[in-house]
Amino acid sequence: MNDHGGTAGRDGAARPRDLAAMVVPLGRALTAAELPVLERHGLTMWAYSVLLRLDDEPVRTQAALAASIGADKTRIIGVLDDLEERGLIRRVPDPSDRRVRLLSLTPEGRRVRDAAQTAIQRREDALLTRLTATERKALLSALTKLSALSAEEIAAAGDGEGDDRDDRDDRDDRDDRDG
Amino acid sequence: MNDHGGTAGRDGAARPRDLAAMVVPLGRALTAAELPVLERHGLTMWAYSVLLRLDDEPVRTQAALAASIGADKTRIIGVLDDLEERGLIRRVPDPSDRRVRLLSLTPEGRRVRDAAQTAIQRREDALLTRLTATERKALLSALTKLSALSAEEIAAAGDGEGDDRDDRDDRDDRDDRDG
DNA sequence: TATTGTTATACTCTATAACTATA
DNA sequence: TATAGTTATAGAGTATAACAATA
Repeated sequence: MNDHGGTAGRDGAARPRDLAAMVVPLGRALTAAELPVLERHGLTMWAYSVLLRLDDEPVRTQAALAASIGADKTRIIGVLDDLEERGLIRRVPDPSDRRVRLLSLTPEGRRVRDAAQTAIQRREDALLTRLTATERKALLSALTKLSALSAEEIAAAGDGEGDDRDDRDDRDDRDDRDG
Repeated sequence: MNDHGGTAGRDGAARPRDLAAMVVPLGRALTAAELPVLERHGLTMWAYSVLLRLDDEPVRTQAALAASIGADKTRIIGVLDDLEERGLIRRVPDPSDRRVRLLSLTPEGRRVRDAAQTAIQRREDALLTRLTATERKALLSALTKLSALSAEEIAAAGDGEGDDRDDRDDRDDRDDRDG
């Protein structure tokens, strides 16, 4: 497996490229390309993430929202302040536990999310034109599957599969196990 | 196109997820999972990027190397210092222009790169087990194609395709064009 | 005068710790 | 006393600007 074409090393046989070495730069390029689009809609990347997540379904606490979009809970407070001020989200204390803020999208928030996402996806669709229909379908289905996995599941992948550790440099590896 | 399964919004029809919204978190998860592996081999992510790039082929200037791995030229100086001290790369002044440093891998550098990459790819292959053989092949070929595009090509995608700008919020967009 | 590499500085982003209010 | 949210502070990472060597 992993028999895709790759660039040749000096050792004769061509080494396939790492998955991460393709995914990460692609993500960076997509982000850079889409940031100006979001800007036109008055959104930062974090704000857009919040709108996408809340449109999926309302969320009960800010910490849960933050975790689900890969942010720190303190990180998104300013974002939520701004989105609330602009009337794009609702942030109401839960009557049953007034420490908790119930988070949801307003109709205006859904409108903005929809407009931004339409523009984003139009760009992405244009990019996907570079692929064949088969590749496109398989790429999206594969990405859907992989991105459905939790970070923990990805971190654990291959942990049982033989030794991860042979061929390594000699150095103390007493505290090696992933947190 | 872009007709992959997605999570339903509140507007009835299911909205497919953005490409970037799947690629970026996947890249983050892969990075997090692979960092401890690299650490065992005494490499940071930047150091590993450098080794991968130099194994591909030697590079003539540090600025070119930095650009090609998506880093700032000042960013990688410390990385190169370290790799050179450890004998993993060569950094020799070009006799024909002594401002330039010719960068290449030492045999030991190739050994370390190879060991690290083997461990990384073993993990990635285990993860790809979650996909069918067809999905796997198509995913890798699609990623290979997309990651062969320059950031500029990705940024330009869809720029001619109708108006990117309809449905946008009203705000001044005089200086909108991408860098 | 322009360019490569380097160093020093400033800035952005993010996380940590301390605080308020609810429970 | 424990938890949700907030604020203030500190840290990591990165880029910008100034500098030295070479062309």
